[in-house]
Amino acid sequence: MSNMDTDVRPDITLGRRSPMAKTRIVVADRNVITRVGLRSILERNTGMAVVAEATSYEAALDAVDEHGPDVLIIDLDLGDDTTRGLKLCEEVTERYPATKILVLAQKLSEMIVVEALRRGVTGYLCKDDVKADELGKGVRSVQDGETVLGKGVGSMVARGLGSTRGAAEHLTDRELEVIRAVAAGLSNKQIAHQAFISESTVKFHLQNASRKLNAHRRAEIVHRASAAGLL
Amino acid sequence: MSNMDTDVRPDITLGRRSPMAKTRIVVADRNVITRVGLRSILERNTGMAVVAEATSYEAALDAVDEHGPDVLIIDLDLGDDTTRGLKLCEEVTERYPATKILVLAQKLSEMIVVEALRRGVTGYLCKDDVKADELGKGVRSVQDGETVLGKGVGSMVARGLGSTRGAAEHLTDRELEVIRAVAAGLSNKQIAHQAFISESTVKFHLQNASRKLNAHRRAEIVHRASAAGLL
DNA sequence: TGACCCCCTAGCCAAATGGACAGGTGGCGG
DNA sequence: CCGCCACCTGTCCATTTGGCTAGGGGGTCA
Repeated sequence: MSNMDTDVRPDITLGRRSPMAKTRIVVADRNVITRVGLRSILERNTGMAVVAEATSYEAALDAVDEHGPDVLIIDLDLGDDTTRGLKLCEEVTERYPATKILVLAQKLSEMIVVEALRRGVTGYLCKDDVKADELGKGVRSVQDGETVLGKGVGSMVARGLGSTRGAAEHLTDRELEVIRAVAAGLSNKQIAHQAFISESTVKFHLQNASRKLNAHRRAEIVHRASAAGLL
Repeated sequence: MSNMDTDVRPDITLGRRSPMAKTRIVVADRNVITRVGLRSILERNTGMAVVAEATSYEAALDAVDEHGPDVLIIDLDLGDDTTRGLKLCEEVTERYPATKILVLAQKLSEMIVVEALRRGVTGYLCKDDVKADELGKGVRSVQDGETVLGKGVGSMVARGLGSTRGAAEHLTDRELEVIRAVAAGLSNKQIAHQAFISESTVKFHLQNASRKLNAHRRAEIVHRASAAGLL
């Protein structure tokens, strides 16, 4: 069934790139359709081979461990917490600097983009915007060490790195819990009761979350958290 | 005239298809990767053929017009307004009752699910949950007139049809405009100024939107609208 | 041990919001 | 023509919020 995982090619030597060497790619995406589509599109380029697929953060790291690919194509949203995707990028960048990371996001989130680039990601494309031929070109570019930013990503980076300087801190568990309650339409009093804390504390967490997300109203907090895939 | 397209098929009798007849499929999705992946997966089944792909509401309707497929596989979110996807379903159901619709959604939204089923959609799967072999089976099932609901969709329908009885009215342009402004963190005063209306009117629109979305706080409105893909 | 971070709490005040009333206008289709 | 609907406006009041200052307790790590 997963004949894809058995597609290891011992005839390909990695390490140095000769014109003959195939670009070895690992694809990490929870979505089967996307994985199959990516493999199909990428392997139209004769110089590329998808050597493994992963559907979870653990599996992705294992695959990189085992195959030491040239490029890791990943949708950061592999579970319920996008933050783990960012951690994964950090880890891969650190442990396997030769493996370039190309993020393939479902939707654009300024926070995620900026955070990903901070963690050594060298490419960021948006699934809905990317064209078939851009994928192959993108992979080649990141492999060559270039930074590839999809439509609309570039401007985000400019704004993100400029304004939110050094910020983009990530939310704590408690903050996220409160935000989720806010999204459900609860008042501070109700949240306080639900979480067994005082109303003051709820306000405190929301104030901190506001700062971190650069929002000023709870509706905006919910929007940003939602856009970042945190809900 | 259009029923000729279906009645003229002598190889289909009494719901039992001849082994010779291919299931003709139109795929509508803005995402290339998904389209390629779908085609690849579906055509592993020898009895299926993707006869056309579409990336917009207009193109999808045109494709159904031209090919009169057995099944239309569609991601309702083909543009900036999911509502148009619902309209499309309504239109296809009405004009081509022989063409079954299988929705392939990015994320689950109770509102969208319920609305889609009301409009004659016979299948609803979630991209991230569906397995490769379920796709073929799903297509076959909807073609046979069965209703196919993916993981978690069923319970939604039960709740949705039970509670929000007859409701789930759709938001007006103005309401959506106001909601988007709310999501951006603007106050009623700011929104009023931006939209050239009075603060009272902003509150009025929000009250109506609250009722329609079954929310009571602006943060909840934003959350639901966001979950429904309206932002 | 001290620095740092997360978590918790308090009070104050201006502003914003939610919810309810009670209307007026214009377009479109039966 | 009338009804329906989207759209617009107003007032009133209780409640919630945003934003601020000013703390304490407990954990981890250098």
